Amino acid sequence: MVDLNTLPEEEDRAPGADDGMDPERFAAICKALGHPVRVRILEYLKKIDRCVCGEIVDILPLAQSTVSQHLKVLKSAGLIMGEVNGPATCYCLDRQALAGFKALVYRL
Amino acid sequence: MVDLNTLPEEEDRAPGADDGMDPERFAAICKALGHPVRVRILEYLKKIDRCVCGEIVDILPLAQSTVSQHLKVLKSAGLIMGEVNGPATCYCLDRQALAGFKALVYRL
DNA sequence: CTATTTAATCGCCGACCTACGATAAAGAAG
DNA sequence: CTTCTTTATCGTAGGTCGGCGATTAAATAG
Repeated sequence: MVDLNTLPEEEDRAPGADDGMDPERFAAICKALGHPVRVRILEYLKKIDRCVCGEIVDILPLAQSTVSQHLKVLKSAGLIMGEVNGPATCYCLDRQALAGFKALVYRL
Repeated sequence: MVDLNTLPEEEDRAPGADDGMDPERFAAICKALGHPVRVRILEYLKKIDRCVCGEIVDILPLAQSTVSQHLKVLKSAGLIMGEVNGPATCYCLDRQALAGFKALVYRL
């Protein structure tokens, strides 16, 4: 028996159900992935698991403010998480969200 | 053992190979999917396999020119194909391209 | 040939995106 | 307290996006 309490809005996905996903939410995630820099950031975060923002600034030929904005976009889309750690901020991939996105892509 | 010399463009994807994809191309496809209307069009084309442009205009609350533009974006991204059929144009999903995209997402 | 139908393209507009430098905020270090 | 480090935010400039109506192009119908 499935616990319905823990899933307020996203119906419990039977394996064969290929009924409508939410195009708005799906498109929003795709939009966040719709920039090469953000894709690179995501790949980097997957590789090293977690890192501080400045590290990402170092590997990209972009200003710190620009990188910060891209991180914000990824975070708003729910693809990454950031926790403040002293004066720095530590970012990491939200692997659960990424898995959810993959599931949506697969029913495409 | 992996042959590093050959990698003309789209190597035949060994199951375990999660080396670098092209972030530019991947982002370009995501960008095309980054609008709810285009996601809906893609889902519709998947359902009915092929249809004429006007049919898509009918199911969407948008002007014909707007729909035409969205179709152009999807076509430029390589996700759909369109063939002229008399005065009309018949669109259909490029299932191979979609499968390729899914493969990219899965190595994300 | 002249309509009619169907799509694509053009031009316009407001909104959003992406880059940057400058500035603000907040903790660590002296 | 002051300074340094690290990140987020602001403001701005140029470009792109997304919508529309109007127009053009191409094939069919009469």
